[in-house]
Amino acid sequence: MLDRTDLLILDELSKNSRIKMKELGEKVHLTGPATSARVAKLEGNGIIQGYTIKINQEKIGYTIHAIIQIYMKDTNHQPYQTFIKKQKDYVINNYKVSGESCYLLECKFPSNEKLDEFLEGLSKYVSYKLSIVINNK
Amino acid sequence: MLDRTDLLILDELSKNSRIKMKELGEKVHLTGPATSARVAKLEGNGIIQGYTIKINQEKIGYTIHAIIQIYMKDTNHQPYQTFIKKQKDYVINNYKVSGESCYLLECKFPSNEKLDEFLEGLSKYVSYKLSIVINNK
DNA sequence: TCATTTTACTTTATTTATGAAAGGAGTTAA
DNA sequence: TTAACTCCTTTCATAAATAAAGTAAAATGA
Repeated sequence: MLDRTDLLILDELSKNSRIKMKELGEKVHLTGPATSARVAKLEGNGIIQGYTIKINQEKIGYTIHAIIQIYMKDTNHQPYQTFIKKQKDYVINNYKVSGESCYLLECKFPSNEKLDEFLEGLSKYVSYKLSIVINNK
Repeated sequence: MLDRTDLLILDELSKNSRIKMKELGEKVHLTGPATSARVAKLEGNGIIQGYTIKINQEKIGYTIHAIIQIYMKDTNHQPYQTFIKKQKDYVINNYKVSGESCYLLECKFPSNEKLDEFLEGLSKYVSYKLSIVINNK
C-alpha cells in the first residue's frame, strides 16, 4: 500500500508541511506534479489527516502542562465528558484508556490559579492524580 | 505582544497550515503580503515552532497507542534515557513529570509482539504501569 | 509643539509555484 | 498482441508568493 517514497513524503511533511511540491519532489526524486499527486492520494485515503503547526505554548502564556489521571466515582461518564467539553481552552487530549485509570487528560494552563479553578470543577465529577510536565526529551 | 489577529492566524494555521497567504488574509481581514509578514514574525519569535502534518497512525500500521508511567529503580536516569533514544520508531513523547511517576512515556506500536519486545527491554531499567489508549474524544 | 522614526499596512510588478493536459514507458491481463 | 492501468515527465496557463515602493497612523524625542 505505502512504498518507501510515500513514507519519505510523510517524513518530510512531518518536518515541514509547507514545503513546496517541487522541493519535496527533489527530496524523494520525483517531479513536482508527481509528488503533488502522491500527496493528494495520501490525503484522499486519510493517511494525511491534516496540516497543522507546532505552537510554543509557553510563549503564548500557557506555562503549565499537566497530565491528569482520571478515576470515575460513578459508572456514568457523561457528567465528566460534558465538563471536559466546556474546557476546550485547557484540554489538549482526553484519552480513554485501559489500565489503572479510566482517562488520561492532557491539559495546558496559563497559571496555577486557572489550574486550581479547573481542578475544583473536575473534582465534582471524578477523582484524579495530577502530573506536571517538566520537560520532554 | 500578540493581538487578536495573531491569535486568529495561529488558529487558522492550526486547522490548515498549508492555507494560501491570500486566503488566510481574507479570514483575518488583511492582504496577502501583510498576512505573510505577520506569519514570518510569528516564526521569527519562535511562537510558530514548525509546520507539520497529522498522520493517521492506525492506517500506517501503528494500531497500538500506549501511555506508560515510568518509575525509576535507581537514582541514575541515564540508562533509561539511553534506551529510549534507541526506540525512536515507537516513542512519541517522553515527558519528565512531577507527581507519582518520574516519566510519562507515550508510544505507538504496530503489534502486541513489538509492544512486548519493547516492555521486555524497558523492564531492565525501570518499573512501569501500562495504559492503552482506546479513544480520544 | 512639531519633526522624526517606526510600525503596519496597501498596491503594484516580478518571480515562482501550482495544477491541468497531453503523452510516454512499464505492467497486467484478456 | 492489444487494451487498460498506473505512474511518471514535460509543457503551459493560471495563481500565489515575494520584493519594492509608497502611505498613514502611532510612538519617540528635542
